[in-house]
Amino acid sequence: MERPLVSNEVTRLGPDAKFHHAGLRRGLTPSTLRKLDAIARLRVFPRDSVVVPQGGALEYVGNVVRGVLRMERLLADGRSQIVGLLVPSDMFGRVFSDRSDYSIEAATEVTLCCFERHAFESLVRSCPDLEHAVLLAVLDELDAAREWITLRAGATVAARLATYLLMLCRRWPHQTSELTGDQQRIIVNVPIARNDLALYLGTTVESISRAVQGFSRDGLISIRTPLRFEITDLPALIALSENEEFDAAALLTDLRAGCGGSF
Amino acid sequence: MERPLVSNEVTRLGPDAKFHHAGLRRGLTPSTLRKLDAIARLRVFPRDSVVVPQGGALEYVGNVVRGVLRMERLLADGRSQIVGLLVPSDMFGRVFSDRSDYSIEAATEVTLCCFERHAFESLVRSCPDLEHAVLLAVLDELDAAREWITLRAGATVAARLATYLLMLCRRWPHQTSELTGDQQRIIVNVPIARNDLALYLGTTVESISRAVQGFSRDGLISIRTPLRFEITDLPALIALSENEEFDAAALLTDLRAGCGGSF
DNA sequence: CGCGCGTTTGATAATTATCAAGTGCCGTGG
DNA sequence: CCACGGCACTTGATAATTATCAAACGCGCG
Repeated sequence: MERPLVSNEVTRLGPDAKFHHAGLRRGLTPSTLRKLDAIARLRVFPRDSVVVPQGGALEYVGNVVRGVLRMERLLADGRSQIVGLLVPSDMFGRVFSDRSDYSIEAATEVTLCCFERHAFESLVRSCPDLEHAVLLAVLDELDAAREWITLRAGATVAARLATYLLMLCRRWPHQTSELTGDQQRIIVNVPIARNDLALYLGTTVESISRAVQGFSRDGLISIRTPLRFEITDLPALIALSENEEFDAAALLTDLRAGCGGSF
Repeated sequence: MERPLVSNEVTRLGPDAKFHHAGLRRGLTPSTLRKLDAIARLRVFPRDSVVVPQGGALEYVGNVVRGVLRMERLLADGRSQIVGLLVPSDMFGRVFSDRSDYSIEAATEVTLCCFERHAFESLVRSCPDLEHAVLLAVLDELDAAREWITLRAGATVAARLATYLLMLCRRWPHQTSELTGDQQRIIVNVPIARNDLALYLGTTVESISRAVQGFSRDGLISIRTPLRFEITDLPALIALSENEEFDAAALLTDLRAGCGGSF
């Protein structure tokens, strides 16, 4: 499904204004910022292109400016699995390591802010404020990994899908979610297609489809387009996710509050 | 199963000599080391005690000296899930965050080297070399999380169990593994009981048991004790794990090579 | 000896993967 | 303008895997 992905909310961000390595820039001194900008290069990758090959040399690190990256691991039997998604402001690649044991690919068309790894690393070593920023970024990544783990905790496909939708709303409210006109309901824009969703949730395309249609039948969601759902019964969705950490009121107020997201 | 856990290889380490915050100490200046030691306190926790409660205040960070910690998340329906295990030299807790969304509990009796979080954080802020060490530690944690993800990639319980056993051998060769007298086969000491193993591999005690017994029937392993297996067909175990990244020869040579582990 | 705990084993039901076919949509090209 | 092919998604039937419930086993310990 090409079109909805390109025009998806997640990718419909302003021209780099806010998310241009926002995750890193925060808290840096002007001097460090200047040095950082000096080695930064914006690059655009088409959908499904490989940014970093699995097991390959890791030449670049950087952060996502626009679009979605998937970290994908290929298994011996040909199956593959998505071990994480990266959205704008997330860092990709790994500092202080020269190999990646998973490949990084473009789940949509992406714009990346790239730094040549060695140049970036020496900058990190010479600028303690940048090192601190990197530490925070890596801690975020760690949280994301733990969140992924939560995702897989769900026993059934339905539970995992519910958790995923709720995670989208909470972690990236203004990139993936909107409110209906009356501000009563949330509309979620799933940033990836069924195929990737299946790999991400550890199941198959068919099971994902059945779960989505099941939600629709049960009145939990209303399918606007295959990647755009209106959540019509938020409490039920939360109950289904088997996760106590979601709060309907908090999700809604977070969205109503202009731009109080996590960035 | 109390006894085997206490006398398990993983917990049978020398008195703090090597693993006393080894992960952090590496590369630190004597000055920083002195400051670090000044705020360090060794504490012992009995099995199943809660070191950090889920959702609770995060007062301490530190690293494991002896024993195994489990990071456990409780779900709304009462089930729980292990999101990671921490073995000697691993850091626990999270710097620069005051809540933990999972609890940290002792999977065996553990000895921890604790730092009061705020004191540790200010030390981190004032010592760039310590910050660098923390960054490396967090990167290791991130790798561990990704490895966990690999663990769950296996479609069947058998595949996940095989992957887990191989991961033990590769990541902590000298804490969990030994060689048979003729140096031909590996003996793995599983650091946790069936119950935790089930939570870790995302299945039930019964399925774990069936998988273990199945391995034994098929000649892949020989069960010495419930937590101590001799791997009798390493290549088959690797094939079963559906993971291309394990290498029988490498695992064996790694173990034969005195102490060339990852520490 | 009996109790508790961890493990094992068995039977059944629920969940999901797999295989197979069908639908709707869009862009291409006659 | 419409037929065609490709792609993403949906739907259906069947088989494999696993969770669940239930009970038994082995073993250390009081």
